[in-house]
Amino acid sequence: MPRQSARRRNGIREVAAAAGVSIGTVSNVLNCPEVVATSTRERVERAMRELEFVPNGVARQLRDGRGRTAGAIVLDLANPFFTEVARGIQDRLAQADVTLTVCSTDGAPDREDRYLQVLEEQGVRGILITPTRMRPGTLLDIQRRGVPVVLLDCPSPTPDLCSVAVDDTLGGELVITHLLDRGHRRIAFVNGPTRVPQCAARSAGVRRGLRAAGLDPAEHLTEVELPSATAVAGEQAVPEVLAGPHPPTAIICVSDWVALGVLRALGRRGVAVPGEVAVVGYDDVPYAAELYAPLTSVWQPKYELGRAAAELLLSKAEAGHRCTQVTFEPALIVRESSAAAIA
Amino acid sequence: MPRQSARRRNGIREVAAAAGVSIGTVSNVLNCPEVVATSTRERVERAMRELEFVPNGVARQLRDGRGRTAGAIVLDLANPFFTEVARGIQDRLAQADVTLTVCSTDGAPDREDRYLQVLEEQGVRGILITPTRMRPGTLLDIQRRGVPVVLLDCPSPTPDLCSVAVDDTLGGELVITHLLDRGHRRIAFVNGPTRVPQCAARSAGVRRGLRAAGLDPAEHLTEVELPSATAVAGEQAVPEVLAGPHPPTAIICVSDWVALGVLRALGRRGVAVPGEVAVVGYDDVPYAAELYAPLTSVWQPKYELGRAAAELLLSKAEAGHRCTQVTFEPALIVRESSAAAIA
DNA sequence: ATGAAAGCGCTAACAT
DNA sequence: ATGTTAGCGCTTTCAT
Repeated sequence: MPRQSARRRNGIREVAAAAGVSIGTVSNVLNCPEVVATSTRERVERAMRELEFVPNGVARQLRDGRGRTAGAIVLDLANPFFTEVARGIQDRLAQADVTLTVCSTDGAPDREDRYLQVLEEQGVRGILITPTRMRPGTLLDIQRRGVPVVLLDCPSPTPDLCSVAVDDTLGGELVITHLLDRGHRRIAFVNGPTRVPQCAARSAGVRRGLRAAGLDPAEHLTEVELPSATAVAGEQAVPEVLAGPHPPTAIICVSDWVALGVLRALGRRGVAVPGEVAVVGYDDVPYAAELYAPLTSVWQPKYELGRAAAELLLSKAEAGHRCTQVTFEPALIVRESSAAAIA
Repeated sequence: MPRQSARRRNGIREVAAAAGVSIGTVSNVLNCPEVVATSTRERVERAMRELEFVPNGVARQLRDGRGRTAGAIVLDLANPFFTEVARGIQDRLAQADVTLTVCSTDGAPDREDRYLQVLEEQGVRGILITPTRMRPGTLLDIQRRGVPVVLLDCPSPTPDLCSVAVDDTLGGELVITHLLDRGHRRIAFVNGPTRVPQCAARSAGVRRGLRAAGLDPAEHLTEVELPSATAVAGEQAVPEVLAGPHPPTAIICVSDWVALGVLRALGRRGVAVPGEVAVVGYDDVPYAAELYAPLTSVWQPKYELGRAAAELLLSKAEAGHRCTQVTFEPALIVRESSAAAIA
């Protein structure tokens, strides 16, 4: 057992020497074994085992350019929504033997920029991104330089970018229409940064639904903008939401993740849901139905969203320039947190 | 609109030519700008901008060996527990400008092996791993070849591996002791694969607690082993758990993630929690307190666990061989799902 | 079937 | 202060 802690890793060079062949032959054993004579091949393979040879993926990538890693830039990996999307991505990529580097921006544009830069430098196979703002310039630049970019959970504002999205405007409209149906007329919307495309689209959908019902958003809707769409932020927003002489009878949350925080704060203050206030979330995360107030929410095909995005990334890396925009449909799932009609 | 899709990326070579300097100078501008004359530097920087120069991280890594990516191999990224751990890791790594590649094994040893191989080939800066089984051999090999390995949420069975863990045996004991206190004597344990260290340790703790109370585990405990510790698996296990002439009065779940599935199935079958059966989880995930049956659970310092692991990884990569084993203490949080004593 | 040699883009030592 | 050059480990022609 050779004690060799700090020894440099063995490369094909050492393997070649040990097997008494040239490095070219070792390379062939690695990449096209069928072209090497059986006896030679076995000798080389034995040498590899003995020297604990581990191929250097970095050198390989430098040679032929193609990375074996893709990057995903999301808003918040701790949000159960993204977590499920990430599983969809991972599973599809794994089939192509590609691993996934995940980065959370928390909605901050400067962190987004830094991650984009790092990933491009790292030579990733492609980038999946839920952007923190609508500014495709940087993304188009990156793509022009040869790194496929796919917008994740966000419709592309240009035909030159692939995207996989769910119709958020429709989702917002489904929610508000449901609440209006149930008689609500003073409604709060706890939103994330409106700079973030999803947040903007859901807000737009809510307003569209209001106007479609002949109601003035300015009169019936109060929107609160969180610094980032997290449970903690949602929790902290509740006092503000409930303040004033005419508190809302319903609260729409931009995500179930935010809704969780809202429900927590509501519970702590002893505000009954849905008795005193109705609550609606968005995403239909796994625990939505098991909460003390089973949460009305907008379902989205999360896992499929991830798979589809990975699919596009992979096919784009292969085939070249085809740009596809995929859109899924959301669906409202009514549960007790908002089921009852009010006076 | 320059149509130049497939153009090769510009490297320091092109920049040098455009700025009329040598590639060495360009490299200096990149790595020690202060050594370059101001006017030259500005000329080079302008050329970089004009040519949209993006440094090639792969080439750089090949040169000096150090990767800018770390790998984390976890059981299931969709489990909210890991998700929070992952955020802790990411945040610490980001300070050192290192990104994180996340891999989910779903508890399958063969997937673990493949990911280990891929990460090592990729030249990662280090590997954080929640192993699917207790077999440190492979990990020690990898570490000997120069890649730091840190066990994540798992105590090291050898002094040669760094680890960050929470005392799972104690956690299991806290849970069972609490239930015995409340009068429970027929208890089910819905566990994950016992091959997985955490699952084994929690089970051991439960049994230890039973024996400490002078009770025979064989008589009072029924353990069900899930193929993997997920909500769906937990949901499917409920019929089996409830079968037989003497169903349990309490169900311990190996994680809140599993508990969620169990609660869902229980709710669907109309079994009241905690009325007919008490339920205890493990991890104290964010939604635990807001469930329809606020869930008794074992709290763990998830985010800190991740940070500490990343810290070790980073310091090991720098300093060399110091091996540290960090252990955190769990804490039982009693909520309604198991608060009441039974007849 | 196998070997020799030219880079991939960059850094760092050394030379000027 | 700037230029020159030798690799990092591998794949891939092109010879033999």
